[in-house]
Amino acid sequence: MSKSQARSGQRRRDILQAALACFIEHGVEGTTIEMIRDRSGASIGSLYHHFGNKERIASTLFLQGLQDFSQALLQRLSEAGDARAGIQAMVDSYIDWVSANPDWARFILQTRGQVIHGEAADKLTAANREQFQKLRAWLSPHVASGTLKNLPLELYRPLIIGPVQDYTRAWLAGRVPHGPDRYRDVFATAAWQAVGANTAFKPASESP
Amino acid sequence: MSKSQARSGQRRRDILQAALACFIEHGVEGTTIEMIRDRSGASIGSLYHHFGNKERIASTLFLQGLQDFSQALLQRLSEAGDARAGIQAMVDSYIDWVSANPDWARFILQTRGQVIHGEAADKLTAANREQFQKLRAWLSPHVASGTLKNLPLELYRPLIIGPVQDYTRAWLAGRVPHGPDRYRDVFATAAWQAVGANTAFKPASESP
DNA sequence: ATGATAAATAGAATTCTATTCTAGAAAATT
DNA sequence: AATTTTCTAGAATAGAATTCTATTTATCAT
Repeated sequence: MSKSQARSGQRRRDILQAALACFIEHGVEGTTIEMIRDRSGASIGSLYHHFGNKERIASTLFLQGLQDFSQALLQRLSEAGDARAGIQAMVDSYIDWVSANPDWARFILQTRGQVIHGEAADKLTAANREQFQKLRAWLSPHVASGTLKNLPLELYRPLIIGPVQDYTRAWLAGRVPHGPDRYRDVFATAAWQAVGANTAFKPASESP
Repeated sequence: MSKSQARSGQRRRDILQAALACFIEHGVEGTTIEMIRDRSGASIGSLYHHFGNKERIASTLFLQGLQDFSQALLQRLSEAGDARAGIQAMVDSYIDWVSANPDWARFILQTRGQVIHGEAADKLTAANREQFQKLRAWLSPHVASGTLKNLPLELYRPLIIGPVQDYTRAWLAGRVPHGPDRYRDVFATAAWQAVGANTAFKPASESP
């Protein structure tokens, strides 16, 4: 189970890579098994041996992407010194990951709707839940210490990631020319304004 | 079957409604023409007479939804007095529309990825562009007058709608219990902080 | 090493769906 | 009323996903 895994693992990876390229180009519905077969060099039998059906190829790509990103995020988060750095780390992780894996990111952002209905829906739910727990674990102390606002937990993610995600979606769809990289600070600052307990009690410059 | 139905386009509407229900329940890929036929009471021939193929049923629902929302948004925006009210109107429009049409909203948020690859991609692009122009028209004077920050145009939408959209997605997917309605002010305030040319601090009540 | 067992590959055969086709009914138009 | 157009219908077809059976390749126990 050691050497064969490397071998079969290669075919598996070839299939996934070919499938991703097809999915990006034609969408999941628009790509046929035949296209994936052509591009990967695998046979029908091999395709079905490894994945069982087309949907499972897609959901594997999807979940692996989520996990890959999630790992990068949590890594950076754990290295962040204070709350402000943590917020910056979240925004940066997002930007760095999508910049490094634009196709994969495009696929994930475009395919969530299909995964939700498929067999892998439960796995997606589990992955979401896990990430939520870990995020919560990071947030809690900062909320307790008063460096982050005390908001309902489900609001942090939207407030922190919402803008950069929406922008990224537009970028990956070709609607805007510049990558999110260019606006790192705008997104991080907005996120911090939204969830940080801004002690910044600015003295009134123009007092009445 | 009744007779005056055809005249009124009732059959068409029945098909769309049945299709939406199926799409929500099983996803677009997961619903068969047969399911839509069953649920709508139309025949195969009738289905294809009205829409040509399954994808066009989906894209019709999608584009009509976008337009319906867009209209509501622009209406409210035109009624907004100042910049702050406009931002609030955008957030409120979003929240009100998805709250009033949760299934439709769910469908749109989940199906964008598929429409992008389909025949209606151009129409989607056109709709996006049109909405962008109108938004720009509203923003410009406020930017010029200094009540809104002067940011690259493509940033306003993500900063204003990003958080509420991400939250809404989570709500429609059943990941959070409360509708976005509950957090209107959080989202509107965050949006305003992000794009408004804020003065030093914000008092609890406004004074002229 | 060697036969036994499992994993992987292959492509033909089958099944399941979307779509097309032909025909007829209902409405609109003349 | 005749004719043209729109709509409805379901059988026939085409195309793609999936299953099946056979074969090859690797792993393991002896």
